[in-house]
Amino acid sequence: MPDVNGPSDRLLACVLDLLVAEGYEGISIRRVAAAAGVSIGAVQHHFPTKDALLAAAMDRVSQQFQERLDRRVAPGAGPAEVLRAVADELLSTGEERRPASVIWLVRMARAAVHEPTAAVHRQEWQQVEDLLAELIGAARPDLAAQAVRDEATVLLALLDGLAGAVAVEPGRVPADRAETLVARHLDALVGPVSAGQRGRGR
Amino acid sequence: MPDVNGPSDRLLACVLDLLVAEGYEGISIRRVAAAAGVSIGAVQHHFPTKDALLAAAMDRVSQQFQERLDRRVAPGAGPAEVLRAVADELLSTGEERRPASVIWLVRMARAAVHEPTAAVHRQEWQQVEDLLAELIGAARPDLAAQAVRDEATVLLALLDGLAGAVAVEPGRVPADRAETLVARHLDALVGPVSAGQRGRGR
DNA sequence: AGCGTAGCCATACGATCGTATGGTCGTCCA
DNA sequence: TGGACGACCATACGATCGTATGGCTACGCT
Repeated sequence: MPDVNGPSDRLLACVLDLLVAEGYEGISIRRVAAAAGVSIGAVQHHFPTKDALLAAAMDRVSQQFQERLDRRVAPGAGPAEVLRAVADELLSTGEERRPASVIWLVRMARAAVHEPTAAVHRQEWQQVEDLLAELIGAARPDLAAQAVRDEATVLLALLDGLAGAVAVEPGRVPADRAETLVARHLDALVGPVSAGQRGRGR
Repeated sequence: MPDVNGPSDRLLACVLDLLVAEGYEGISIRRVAAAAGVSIGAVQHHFPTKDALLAAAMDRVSQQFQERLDRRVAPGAGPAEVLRAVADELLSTGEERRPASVIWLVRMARAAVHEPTAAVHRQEWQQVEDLLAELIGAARPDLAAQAVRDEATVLLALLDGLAGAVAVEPGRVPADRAETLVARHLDALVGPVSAGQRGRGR
C-alpha cells in the first residue's frame, strides 16, 4: 500500500485494496474500517457517506493516474518516444500494475450504470485521447487531423482491450505478448524505434 | 424483454434487465422477484441460491451470444464477409444492443475479481479469438500462423475497447464512428469490400 | 380415488448494511 | 487554566440482504 499520506488517504488506499480483492460489492464501511484498523466512526468522520468515500477513492486513482502519465510525458523526448511510454503506461502490464487494471475495469463497469462515475470517466478518457492525438500528430505531421484523431481512438481502444485481456485472461494474452503487439502497432504508426531511442524508455 | 421461454427464463431476463439498469450490486432475490412479478419463493424454487441464479444468467448471455454468432457465421459466405459480420456482432453498436455491451462490461469486471466468472469468460473469449483467427487465416492465406494469431488478438482487443467506449462514452466514440474505424481496420487486414459483397451483410 | 410432485407463496431468522447519535481524549489557543 | 475543536470510538436503529421452512394448489400417474 504505497504512497499513503494521512489517515484519510490510508482509508482510500484500503478502499482500493478491497475493490481489487472483491470488486464493488465487497466494499462496506465496516470492511474498510476493519481493513484500516479503525472504527466505523473514523471512516464516517473523514467521509460522511459511502458515496463520498467511493467518489474520493475514484478521485485518488484519477489523480495518481494523471501523475504517472505526467511523469511519462515530462522529459523532453521526441513525440514517438513519449507515445510509446504513454502507451506502456495505459497498457499497465506487470504484476504490480494489475490492481490498476482491475480498478479500471471495475470503474468502467460502474460507469456503464452510474452516471456520476461515467462523467468522470468520460472526461478522463477524453483527455487521454487528446494526449494521444497530440503525440501522434507531432510524430506524424503528414497525417490529416481527422486521420490523427482516428489513430488516437483506435490506439486507445486497442490499449483498453489489451489491458483488460491481460488482467483477466493472462493465458490468452500474456503481458509480454500484449507489449509486443502494441509495439508492432506503434511501429506501423510512427515507425520502428531508432537506435538512439532504443532502451531509453523507463 | 424478447426471447423468453418459460418462467425460469423469464427470471433470468429480469436479472439481466436489473444488471443493465443498476449493475451488479442492484441485484437481489427480492428485486428479481418483484421485477418478474412473482414471490421470493418462486425465485428460490427455480434457482436455489443467488450464485446459481447469477451463474444461470451468465450462461444465458453466453448461449444467446453464441447463437447470434452462429447465425452470423452460418451462411456460406466468404471468410472476409463473415469476418466483417462477426466483428459487427462483437462491436454490438446500436441502441438496442447497448444492454449486451453493458452486460459484457459488468461481467468482465466481475471476472477480474471472481474466479468462476473469469473461467467462463476466458473460455468464451478464447473461442472467439479462435474463430477470428480461423477467419483471418482463411481470408489471408499468405499470413503465417503466428501473424494470423496476432491479428486475431489485436482485432478482438480493438473490438472490445471500441464496444466499451461506445457503451460508456458515446460522445467521444459514436456508434457509427466505431463502425467506420473497424471497417478501416478490416480493409487493411483483408482488403476493402468488393462490389459483389457490398451491402450483403445483415 | 389416492398420492406424489412441481410450482409457487407467506413468513421468519440471522446477518449485514448505511447512517445517526453521543461520548471520550488530546491539542491548541486565549 | 479552561474551553473550543478535531479525531476517533461505541453503540443503536431501521432497512435489506440471502436463505430456510412450511403450507397451498393443480396436475399426472397408478
